[in-house]
Amino acid sequence: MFSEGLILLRAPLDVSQAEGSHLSGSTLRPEELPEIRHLHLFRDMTQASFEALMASSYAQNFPQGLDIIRQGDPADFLHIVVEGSVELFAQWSGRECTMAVVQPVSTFILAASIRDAPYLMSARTLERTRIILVPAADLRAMFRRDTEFAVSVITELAACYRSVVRSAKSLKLRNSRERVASYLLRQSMLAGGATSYTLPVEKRLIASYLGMTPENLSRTLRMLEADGVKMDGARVIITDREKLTTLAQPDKLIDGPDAIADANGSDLPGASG
Amino acid sequence: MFSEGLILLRAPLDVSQAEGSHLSGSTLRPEELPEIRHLHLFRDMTQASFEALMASSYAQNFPQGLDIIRQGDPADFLHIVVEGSVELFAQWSGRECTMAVVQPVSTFILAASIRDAPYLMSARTLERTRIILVPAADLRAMFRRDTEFAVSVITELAACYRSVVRSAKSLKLRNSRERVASYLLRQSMLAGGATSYTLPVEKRLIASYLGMTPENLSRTLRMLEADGVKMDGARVIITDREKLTTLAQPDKLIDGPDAIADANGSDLPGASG
DNA sequence: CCAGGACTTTGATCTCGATCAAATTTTTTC
DNA sequence: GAAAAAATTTGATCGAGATCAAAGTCCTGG
Repeated sequence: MFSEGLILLRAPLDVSQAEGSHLSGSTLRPEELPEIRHLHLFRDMTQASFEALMASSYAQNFPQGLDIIRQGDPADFLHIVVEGSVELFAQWSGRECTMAVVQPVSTFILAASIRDAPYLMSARTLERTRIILVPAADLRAMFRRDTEFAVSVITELAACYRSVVRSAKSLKLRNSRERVASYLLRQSMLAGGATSYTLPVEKRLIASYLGMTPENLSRTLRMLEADGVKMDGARVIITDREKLTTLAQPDKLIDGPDAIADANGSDLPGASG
Repeated sequence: MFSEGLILLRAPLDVSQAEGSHLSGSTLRPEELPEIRHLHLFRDMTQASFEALMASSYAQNFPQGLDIIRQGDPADFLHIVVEGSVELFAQWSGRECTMAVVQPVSTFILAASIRDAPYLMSARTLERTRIILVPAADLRAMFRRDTEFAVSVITELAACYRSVVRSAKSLKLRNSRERVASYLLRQSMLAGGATSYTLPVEKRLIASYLGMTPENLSRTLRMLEADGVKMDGARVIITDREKLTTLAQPDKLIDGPDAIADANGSDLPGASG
């Protein structure tokens, strides 16, 4: 269950770990600035503030399967995924579990970088991934100077907090069948209420995120064929939404719609750090 | 397991539910202002801001066992417990679980009141409890005017977020024996590293917080006698700290010291809302 | 296009923790 | 201070989900 052979990386600054022949701690591409600017976190700050923040930031490209953050390390940067995807996971006593998967364009480990505290979660790339690194010190200086940015940070952190609480509620109040069923419905909603869609990440990650083993997820998905879902590989086909809904009992206070709106770019929500 | 006969209370404003012959939506006592002022959240704001916020706030006294917040209701107030204690719990499909117990002096449901969103958790008094209600609208107006307060809110929310993440990590990575053992050690640290201390809340609440049944907690505590803890009612006696530590494998990134410093007044940490 | 590795599925078995039931202790109430 | 209610403990049993093992499938890199 635990991937071994971890390539250790003290801090993202350690450019030697990044890929490519060109030195990868590089400047941002002009086309990615607007995407970042559109994030809730950066949307309301002044243009000057935004530009200042971006000026002190830089991009890095990482190959697949690279550990980019090790839990316990000092949080020196806010991370923004602009390409690829990142798994946030927690480790303890030789065990590990997936806490979230972050997809473009969204930020992660905001909380740690704001508190100038050690990361609580580790992170690894799931594919070739490009990340913007915003120095935590600049971030902290900025929300003291730009009130609208401070408000955005407050709003974002509150949303992240609520997202983890939702996730904790689901873990504590639902059994695994119910968690799977409601996860499938939630993803359907994210896909615009689609009756058929493809799982956004590997099943092993979904299993770990939902607090179960891959074997158990596999069996549960099979069992759910009696309750209105059919799987075809990574494809989900909802054959009887009403039946599935009866089983999952989706709850606004656990499954959204807030949770969906909040989880901007995060498949397994709650990526504040 | 589920307390029935809930007295429903739409909002804390509904004074009719509060106790006492004197109308309980009353002004604050002078002696409680300094205690509130000392909270991290209010420590750094200007005196003027603090006074303005307190001027629009009011106190209410609740009897034991009263539901003061129902999850899903609009979050109109930040709550501050100044006397007694409050259980935060979550409900779904007829089940419920304890998310935190808040004790004086500390705030709860900060996140919900800031987002102007529905409460994700319910709250009930565990004893006779006095609560200060700070209107959420005033709160939101205030951090736009007082930068230091905004910074405090940011810092507080980040701490709350991290606190829930810690709790989620513990739930997902540890089995129940490990959760109990590390809980006991954490409480010992909160008691200044004491070898003997009294559990701060009832065992059924600890059980629910730790994601297990009271029966299982009882049995686990009994089993732990072989691992360096002895129980005498609600009294914990650590007979072999080393042995217990070996079992619990306490981790800075789950059990503190941050987690302890953060959980100011909250026995089962993570009381942002 | 083939080989190797990772992911997924299926089957068999086991175990941790839940559930049910009842006794006992503690706390509250009248 | 006795009766009642709540909390805790203990015992017996059950079952959801984990673990172990192996086969099958998908993906990837040479």
